[in-house]
Amino acid sequence: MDRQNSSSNTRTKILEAASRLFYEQGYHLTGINQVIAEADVAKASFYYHFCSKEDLCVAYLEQRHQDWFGWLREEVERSREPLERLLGLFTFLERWLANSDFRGCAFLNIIADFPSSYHRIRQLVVSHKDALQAYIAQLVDHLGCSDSDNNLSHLVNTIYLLFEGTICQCQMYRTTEFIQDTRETVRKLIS
Amino acid sequence: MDRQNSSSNTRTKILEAASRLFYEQGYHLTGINQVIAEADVAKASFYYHFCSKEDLCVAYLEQRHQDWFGWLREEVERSREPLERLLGLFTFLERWLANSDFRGCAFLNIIADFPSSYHRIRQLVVSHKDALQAYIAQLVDHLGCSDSDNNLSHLVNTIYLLFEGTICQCQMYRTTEFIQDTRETVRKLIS
DNA sequence: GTCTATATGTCGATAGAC
DNA sequence: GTCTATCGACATATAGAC
Repeated sequence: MDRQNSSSNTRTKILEAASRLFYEQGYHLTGINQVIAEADVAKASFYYHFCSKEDLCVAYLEQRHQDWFGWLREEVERSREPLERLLGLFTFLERWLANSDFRGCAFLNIIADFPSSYHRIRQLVVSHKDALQAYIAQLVDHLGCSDSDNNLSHLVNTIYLLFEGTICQCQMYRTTEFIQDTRETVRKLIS
Repeated sequence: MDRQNSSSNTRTKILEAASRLFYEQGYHLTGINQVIAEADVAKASFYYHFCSKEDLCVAYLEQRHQDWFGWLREEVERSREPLERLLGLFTFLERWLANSDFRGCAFLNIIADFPSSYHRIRQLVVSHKDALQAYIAQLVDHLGCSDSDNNLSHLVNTIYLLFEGTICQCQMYRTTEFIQDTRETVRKLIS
């Protein structure tokens, strides 16, 4: 246990610095030199724990997926009422986007930073968004609507698109003021 | 006239190469060396026409704005029927995204490539999206709905979010198969 | 496992010839 | 206006001491 904590301390410092920098500045603008400087480790220590910069990027996205879903669930599941939970998606966006300086979605951002041919990176992004859609579908299911399955899957897709669109909108305009209206739009869609 | 064409030929070649590369690969992954190689000009010729790489980026976004809106209007205004025009927004997305190898929106992508502090770049993106929302508002106005102004502006915003969300979705999943359903969702929103 | 020092390449940008 | 040659800085990655 002690040995594990000790040996992973450097790795953790690197991953934390990289996560912050990749998210705030983008992948290609962030150099390895800056990562190791802010993590306060030596360059060779970095290459001991990660075999390349792209490898670090994969680790960053995997951890980000876990962290972000934790934040999302924490906000949504504050309420036990199904409708409030669904609308909680947008309350989450308000808090998360404002608290992250409107840098938007780490996964959408990373897609823009690589050409389409980087399949390994894009697969991680797709998995993340699959999970998001599945989570929205679960929230919609719990509403107990009497609509047909077909209508429900349309509804899930619509809410998902509004969710993604909101992230982009807030990232560009650097404000969350639009979200109130969007939450009301979703409320109307359901009834 | 001849002199102008001749003197701007190099500039045009550079801008065309840069537009393609910035869009396909992202800004930071694309080096000046690659741009001048594919434009088949000398490096000093590049710095004669543009004072920096960032300056080239601005020229790229300004031309892209003109080009893209031209494509959008051309598709939307094929019909003279107001509802068909509005739905034409999504027909446009189907064709454009598939024809551009699902690289998505040049403006959303460039935002991801720069830290939030690059105000000059972000302002160009905001102007572009303002214009898009104004165009959607115009299409919605022409429907001649009897709704209140407040409801209409909510509708414009909802369609805009669905539009942006669709771009992101198609970029990630590299398919336009979701768009048919989204167009039907918009049709229902109006009636 | 972590360090310093270094290898090798490419970056954005410039000087000066023509 | 376009060219070749080159600058200094920084990129990713590695070697070898401790």
